[in-house]
Amino acid sequence: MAVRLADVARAAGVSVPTASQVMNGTGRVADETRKRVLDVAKELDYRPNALARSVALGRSRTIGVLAENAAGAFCMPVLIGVNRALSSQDLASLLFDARHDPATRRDHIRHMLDRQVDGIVVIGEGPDVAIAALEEQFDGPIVHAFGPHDPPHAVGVYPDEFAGGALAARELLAQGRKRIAHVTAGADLPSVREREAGFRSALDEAGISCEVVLHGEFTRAWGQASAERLLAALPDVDGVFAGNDGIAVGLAAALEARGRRVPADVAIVGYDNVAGYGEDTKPYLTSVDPHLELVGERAGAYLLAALEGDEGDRAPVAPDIAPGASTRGEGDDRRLDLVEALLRSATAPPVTYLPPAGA
Amino acid sequence: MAVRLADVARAAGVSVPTASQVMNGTGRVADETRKRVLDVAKELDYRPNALARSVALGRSRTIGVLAENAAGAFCMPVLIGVNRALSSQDLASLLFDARHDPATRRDHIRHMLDRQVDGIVVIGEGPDVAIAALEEQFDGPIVHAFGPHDPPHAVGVYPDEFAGGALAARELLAQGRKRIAHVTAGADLPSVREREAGFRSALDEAGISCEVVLHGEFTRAWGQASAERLLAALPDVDGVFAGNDGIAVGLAAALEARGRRVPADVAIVGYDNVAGYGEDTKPYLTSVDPHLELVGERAGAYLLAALEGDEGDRAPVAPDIAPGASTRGEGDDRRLDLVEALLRSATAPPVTYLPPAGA
DNA sequence: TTCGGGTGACTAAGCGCTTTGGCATATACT
DNA sequence: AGTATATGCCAAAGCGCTTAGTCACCCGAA
Repeated sequence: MAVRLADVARAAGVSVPTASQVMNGTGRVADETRKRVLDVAKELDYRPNALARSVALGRSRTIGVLAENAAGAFCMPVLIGVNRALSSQDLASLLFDARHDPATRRDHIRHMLDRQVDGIVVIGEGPDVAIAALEEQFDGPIVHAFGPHDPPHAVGVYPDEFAGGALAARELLAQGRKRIAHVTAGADLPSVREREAGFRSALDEAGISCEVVLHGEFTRAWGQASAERLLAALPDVDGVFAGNDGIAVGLAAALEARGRRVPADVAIVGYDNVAGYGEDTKPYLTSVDPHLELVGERAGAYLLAALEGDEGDRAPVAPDIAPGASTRGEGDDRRLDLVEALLRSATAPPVTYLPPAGA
Repeated sequence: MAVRLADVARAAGVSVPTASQVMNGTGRVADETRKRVLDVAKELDYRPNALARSVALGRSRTIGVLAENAAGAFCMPVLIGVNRALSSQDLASLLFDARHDPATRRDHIRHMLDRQVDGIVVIGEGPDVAIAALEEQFDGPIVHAFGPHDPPHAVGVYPDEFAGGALAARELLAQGRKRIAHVTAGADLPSVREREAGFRSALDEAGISCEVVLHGEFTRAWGQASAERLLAALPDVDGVFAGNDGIAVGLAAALEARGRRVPADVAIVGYDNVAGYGEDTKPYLTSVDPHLELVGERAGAYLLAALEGDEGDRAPVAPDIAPGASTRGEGDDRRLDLVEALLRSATAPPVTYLPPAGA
């Protein structure tokens, strides 16, 4: 039913190996013959059998994507980026979702290896032991997208958290804020430490210090709860860098509830820009956008390079600031406007990621 | 390096075909021999070469997933469901993102076919012509998840929009609402018509009619804009079924801005339950949850059945109601509480989908 | 004792492609 | 004319697995 290479060869009056060499551009083939074979191939709409090719070559032209938790907000953009990079080279990706479950993860890793993937992208902060185990079994390239900054074995591709923290600082400084705090998650997380370091560094350059840092977790609940402590520690706070958007929103609500206006009294910068994508032309929250699609694309590109034996680009991905009303609002005190703005960013199509500029 | 079937056969003192038959449970093999081969296989940790197997069998044990727009909020849950169904049978999926672009879609379809996928899942409301074209080139099973209700060729698996509309109606009725309206997108969309039909049908049963229906688009902007018209047409409206969560939130904000309290004065039900997942224990918006992961799982299961030659389950996926404050709130008028509640559901980790009950 | 039937394994062939090595023919040179 | 060198193509072998067909053997029945 499907057209085989043998069909092309026969129709072109050559042997199968010759046709194969033409298709791959290898071997010595007369120009005239080459052209004839190519013409016939096009004529018959020959499509090589990728599976058989893989077996002969020992390469499947497939890479495995192991997501620690595909349902998380950070997986899809990375995945899209990876796929974009791969599709340029006719590679494809198999997605496996570990769902934070060690047994599932183990099964999926086995499955990936059975399918002879040429490379692996790990998305998410899976336990390092899992990666180490993977590395032992798999001898192809492994890229840990978005994972620990210094993976024990695999190569990491991740957003530049330090630069992101610095961006947040500069945003607050640009609005003239001087009494500055940072509300974030636990300092055991590398990303938390990096963001804080970048934040402090940029503030230092301006001769301003971060007076209060509160560590909790990446939830709205913690953002809300932190307000009380924040105001106790720094009553005249006028700028806050929140460790992620959830904290930012929880904090904004709690501050509003306590009579502080955002941004008039307190400017707030979030992180991840998770709600700001898509159709929204007037987002509430100013947020650092880590460009996760780019992280994915870079991870894919790195893998492609590694498969060619080259050394890929390992530079962290530079973030951007996504401006919103929480730092650049008009500062009027009409609460209803705030409610509207908040509502407007409330149920953004959650993962409608913008294509990268120029796409 | 890797263990081949030949290695197992040699170690077990049998020929390769015999070992193959043991592995597949086919042919006639003495129990004693069978056990010996299996023992050796386990001993050597034999992993069959899936690629070679695929070539010999003519089946790749891979299915292609063609997403019309992977970045959309509806893709990931479906994808996760599909993968869950597939992984139970050691199938895997290749993801391709058409990004609404016909050329990209065409390339991806070619690529999928070249890779000999055994079946295809289409996610999203891609143009029917594309599906028709696909069907012409591909003779395996095709499931159109979440697409048109009556695909021209492929089999459709989709959420039960009619039932969803009915659920919304019953939620409003249960709260004693009587002056009821529906704000939704354009009636050219099948899902819009279905939801409306289900909504009206359930209202009719209770002897109540839907007095106003406003058609626009699935955006917060339309939700906001619709408030004016809604109040003009039905000043004493006390219950609204919004076509999706975006409309619901925009409408809620606009109503609040005009002095109507939600839910005290007007109860609002959304659709998609896009923000209600995850950690939030006290969501703002009551919303119909279409259970998209289940749609995906059903699509995957249907494909599995089709590959076995069976007829799969084609019943639409039943939705649920996800209760929130917008219909069941305490109804006090402390605006700050509302702000907090809204904020709390404002930037939920956008696509943290709950695993289905029992998982 | 011989023949039929069942059992358990094997040999051979095939899937569609790639790579290696060798053999003609054509060209260049002494 | 005779040898070296290039050139273009193909036959053979291999990838790892599966399926079809074959054959030797042992049993019980005649």
